[in-house]
Amino acid sequence: MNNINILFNLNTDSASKIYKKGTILQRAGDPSSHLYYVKKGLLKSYTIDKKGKEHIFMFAPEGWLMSDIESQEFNKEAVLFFECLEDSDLIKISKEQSTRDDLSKEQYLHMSSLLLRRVGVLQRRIIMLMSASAKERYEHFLETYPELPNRLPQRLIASYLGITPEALSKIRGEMLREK
Amino acid sequence: MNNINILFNLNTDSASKIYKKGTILQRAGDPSSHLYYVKKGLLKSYTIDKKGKEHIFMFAPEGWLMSDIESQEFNKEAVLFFECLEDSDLIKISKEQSTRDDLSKEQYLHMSSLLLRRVGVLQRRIIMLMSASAKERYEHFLETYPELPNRLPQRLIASYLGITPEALSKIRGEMLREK
DNA sequence: CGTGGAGTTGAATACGATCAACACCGGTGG
DNA sequence: CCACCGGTGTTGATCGTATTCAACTCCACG
Repeated sequence: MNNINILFNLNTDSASKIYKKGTILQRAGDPSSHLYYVKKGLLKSYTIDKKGKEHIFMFAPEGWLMSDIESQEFNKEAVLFFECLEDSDLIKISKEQSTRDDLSKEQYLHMSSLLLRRVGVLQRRIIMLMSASAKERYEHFLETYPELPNRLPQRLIASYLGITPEALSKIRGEMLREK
Repeated sequence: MNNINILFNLNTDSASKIYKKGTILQRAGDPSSHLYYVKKGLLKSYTIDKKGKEHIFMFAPEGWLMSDIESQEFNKEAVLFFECLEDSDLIKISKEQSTRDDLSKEQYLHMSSLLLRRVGVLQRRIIMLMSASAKERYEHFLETYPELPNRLPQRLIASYLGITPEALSKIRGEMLREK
């Protein structure tokens, strides 16, 4: 969080604003995208495939940065939707703030470490998707984000795991019967 | 490539070396890991799951940087294997070179842009794995890496796509019959 | 009360995995 | 030169896991 302030020249309570649960901050296809730093609350980012099905890309609870790197990078339209899952206190960071090249060395250092962490998370996610069964992915999710299941409806967890809500329900039933 | 030289203080023909096809540059479990910049040739990185099955994480042809960010970041053991798929001319970059924090502003700029591109690639990969069928993923692979299929045996492409070689063979058969 | 969204459960289905047999090379060595 | 071999890819039969579709329960909320 301190990193974020340094990175984007924010003072501690600059520019933060409350967004209501259900607010859609960004839609796929929007020309430009912003970054959102989550001071409080919970966001999801997701895509919608050609069959109209939603696939959750990531969750962003307190202290996380929500971004759509692909569109940022190539200066293209957004590919992800952002939506508030709870009333959320967010700092909205403009594209100009995040992509200008006159940052200080310190700011770049923070930027790099932030990106490194993001790459690590994504790498782990890909390995999971390729090598683990739905049940294993769910167990891994519980270990990694122990606080999130209480705050999320199951169908969103299923979407994050890449399975249907029914499949997750059956996995949970099976896990209960096992112990 | 120029970026790489600036980033790691390399002069144009520093430290490059030929590694034979089949050489394993890094094993999962190794304590420390290096980065490899591919001047010529082709590398794969992969994990091996508990059933002994190999899953290809990414390919690195000419101009790409092969890295195991997760282990670099947390200073942990490597989770990925690196292997040469062709005789390859590589620049080996030590962990010290890549993680020290006394880089110049210009170097951080390059580091950030390199990481941004990587995040974009991984983001696309995850969306693919979650929302597309095996056939769609294969078609997307052909579009994205048109030159790689000629240089790779099918079983490695299948592994990258997250399916078995038999499944890929059937998809190809089906696509031939369709046109 | 009703109504609609969330979760559960079951039956039928589909997609890809697994297993096995076989064809097709490209060496290697007799 | 041929016989043999291992690695690669194809094809078919069967199996398993997750999807799809449908019916039902359970609440939270009007």
